[in-house]
Order: sequence, then C-alpha cells, then structure tokens
Amino acid sequence: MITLNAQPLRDDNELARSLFSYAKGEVLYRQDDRADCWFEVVSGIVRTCRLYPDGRRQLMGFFYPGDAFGVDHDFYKASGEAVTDKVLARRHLSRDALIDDAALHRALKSAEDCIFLLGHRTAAERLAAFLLAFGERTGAQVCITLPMSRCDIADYLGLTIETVSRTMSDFVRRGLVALDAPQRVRILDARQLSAVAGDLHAPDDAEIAMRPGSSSRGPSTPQRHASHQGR
Amino acid sequence: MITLNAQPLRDDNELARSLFSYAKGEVLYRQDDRADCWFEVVSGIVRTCRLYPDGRRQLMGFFYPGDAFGVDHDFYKASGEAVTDKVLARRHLSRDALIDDAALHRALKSAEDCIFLLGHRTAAERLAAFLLAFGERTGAQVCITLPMSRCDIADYLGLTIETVSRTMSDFVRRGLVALDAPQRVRILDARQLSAVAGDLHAPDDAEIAMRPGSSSRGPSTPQRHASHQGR
DNA sequence: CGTCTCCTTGAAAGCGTTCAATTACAGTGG
DNA sequence: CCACTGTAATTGAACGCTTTCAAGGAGACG
Repeated sequence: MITLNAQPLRDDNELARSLFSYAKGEVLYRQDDRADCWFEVVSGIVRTCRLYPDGRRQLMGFFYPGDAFGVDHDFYKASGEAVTDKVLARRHLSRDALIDDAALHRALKSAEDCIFLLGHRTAAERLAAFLLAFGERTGAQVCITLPMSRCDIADYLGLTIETVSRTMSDFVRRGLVALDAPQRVRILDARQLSAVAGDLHAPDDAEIAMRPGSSSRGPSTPQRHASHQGR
Repeated sequence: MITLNAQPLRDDNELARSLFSYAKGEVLYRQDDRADCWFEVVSGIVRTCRLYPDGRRQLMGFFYPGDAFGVDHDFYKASGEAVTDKVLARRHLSRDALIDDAALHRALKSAEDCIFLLGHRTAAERLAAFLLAFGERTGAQVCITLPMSRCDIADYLGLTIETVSRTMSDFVRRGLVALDAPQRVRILDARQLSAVAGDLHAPDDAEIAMRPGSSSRGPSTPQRHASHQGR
C-alpha cells in the first residue's frame, strides 16, 4: 500500500514516460523526502498531507486534473497520496521542466482555499463551505459524489470524523442536504447552506465592504472582532 | 488611514519608481480588487488578511523582507496591510515583471506555514508553534519582539484575543516564557515550548537532534482515526 | 454468515468563546 | 504635574461546541 510505483506507464515516447498510475491510497512521494520532482494530476484525485509528530494528520489540499502538487523546494513538506483508484499523474523532474506559472498559482490557490476553510470557526461552517467548494470545483452543483473518506474530510477541516459525521447528519435533519449514501450528497438548499458557511452576506449587510484593516487599530471601528452571528 | 499611497518614493530611475512606503496599518491593496501587481517586502512587515462576510478576519500570513505577496491571479483574495511603521515595498506590474519562481515558492511556503499552524488543535500548541516559528524566522531565538498586536496573532491562529492572552499568561506561569512587555517575549525554555507545540517527538523521547533527514513515520502512537497506512 | 471497514450515534468532559470587568499605558489638555 | 481619554491587554465566570470514549449500524467481500 505504501509502495512507490516508480514504473512509467509506457516507454515509447517522452510524454508517456512521464506518466504514472497509482492505486487508491498509494503514496506518490513522502513528506521529508528530497523534492526532486513535482507532479500534475491527469485523472483522479490526489491529497497532500502532513503528519505531525504526535500522529495527527493535516490534509493540505485535494488536487484535481490539471492541478500541480508537490512543488516544494528542498524537501517535501507533505506527502502526496492517491485518493481515488487509478490516479494518473505526470511527473516532472525539477531540473528539467520549469514549473509553469499557472500551475504554481493554482498550487498557491489550493493552499489558500485550505486556509479559507480552516478560518471558519464552527464545524458546520467548515463542512458547508467544503461541500459548496467541492461541488463548485467538480462542476456538480447539486449531486455530489465525495471521493474521499470522512477521515480525509475531517483531517482536511481540522475536525474529528465524529464531528464531521454529526454535522452532516444535522444538515440532513435540517433539510439542507440529502445523504443517498455516505459518499453521495445531494444539496437541497444551496442558498441556506451558503448562509451556514458564512459565505453569504447577511440579509441586512451593506457595511462589510468598508472596513479594510479593521482590527489592529483604526479611527472608529467598534472593535471587538466581530461576533459570531447567532445560530 | 486607509488610503492607498500610490506615489513612488523617488522618480529618478526605474528601480526607485517601483518603491513605495507605507505607514502602520496602511492598506497596500484590497481584497477583491483587480490583482494587477504583486509586491515584495523591502523592509518592515506586511500581513495579508481576508475578511469574511460576517466580519471575522483570517490572516493568511506575515511577510518579511524578501518575501513576495499579493501574487493572486485575477482578483486579490486578501488585502495587504502594513504591520509595522515605515514599510517599504517594491511593486511589480504583473504584465511587466514575471514573478520569479523563488518568490512564488516563498509565497506558497508562507501559505503552508499558516496551514501548519492552523492544523494544531489547541490554543497552546498554536501559540507555542507561532512563537517558535516567528523567532526562527527573524533570527531572534530568545528575545522576541512581536511587531503585531494580539488581535493580529489571534486572527492568524484562528483564536480570540482573550484566548491568546490567557495562553500567553499560562506560558509565563509555567515558566516557558517571560513577558517584559506585551510585545516583548523572552523564551525561557525553548525545549519545553517545542514540546507544547507538539513539534517534538514525544516529551521523553531519546533525543530530538537526530537530524532532519527523514523523520516521518512516527513511532506507533495509540492512534484513533488512523489513516490508510499505518502510522 | 462472519468479518472487516467505514460511518453513525450517544453521553460526558475539556476547552475556547462569549460577555463583562479590570489593568496598563500613551497622548492630550487643563 | 496630573486627571482625562482611548486603546491594548489581561483576567474572571458561564456557556456551548468539539472532542473523547464507547457502542451500535451498514455495506462489501470471502
């Protein structure tokens, strides 16, 4: 399961030689290994995750076809693993191919997405934002098939699997989503789900756009780091 | 206060024309503005932060001399603001100067640092990791002068100012650090602080300084929510 | 049919947030 | 020089959410 499948798919030309296939759960590269190449998803989904000394795991991102990952500098700061079965990835030797700007930008965006999700305070906010973001990314706005396990989701959102599961059940109870199967989520009320995620401007907004530096100091900001709207 | 100081410092040559100066709290660019240029810190410290619709704030990172920031693609996903007084920044028009790879990599690393910090579960872990990381970054291993407010720290770590303050007091009580002034932190017991941060392999482990070659593969921990491959 | 893995649910405890009050300190003007 | 003011930081107490520990389903597979 932890084997590094180092054999290219085929060998008949330059392009094919850089293509690799991985089974679900297989490790493409390990955290702390020397980062001598970066990857590009061709098909399937890849996760990068970092292990903490105490054994916990933080998923840094999910990567979809076209995305670049493993673009670390000296050593990999996270490992890359196949989420789905039959992951195809193109491997670029760092010294050969200069990573193109667009790919690097997408990698940066992926990291920022993760920060964005972790920035949400409550479990409901995080999960709702995750579902919406995932739906948008994969184009499935209504019926979502989650390729990753609850454990992956939990480690991505910085929660426990129990909390993820409980929160999902709560969404079902409130009629926000339907759960046809553990991994098949149907979004019933996208608007209200956005509201839960906190991505919607409050019904009575109109004042958020004018408070740039807010916190640290400022002429007349009422201060106190905004509450948490009632639930 | 929130003005965008758009005047270059001097005008006598190409280099000087791209240099800008900002006062503490000043905004270099705003979230959701069109991202037509990216920046490079020359001196001082810059923060990027994202505002959530509900008014909360998530700091995405602190940037030090040499760092690149504001490298977003279409629109800025966060605003850039001066943390210290007299921030000098070089401004690069996106169409003119291709951002160099190294700068982009540093930006990515900064984002990953943030994820790393947010990945820590408890307030004590986050703050300890933050202090150590900040000390290492600025070269001050013992006596640290925090240029940012408690509010900045809280929004960076995804906590409240009260929790940051309480946790800091707790560190003082436990003899881990001394607080000469709210912004002057002296690290008294770096080793134990690392342990609190969870960056150490078990408190009573053999020895930490076994070289950063390839640490991963943590020793068997009484794990729950095991990932796919044994930890 | 049993076993395995993943997911769900329950109850109690821990911890961070929230609300609220207090302290420290710099700047200002009497 | 000293009250006054405003901001930042600290501290206290109660509440609520997430974690933790533990047990109970639900499919997949041999």
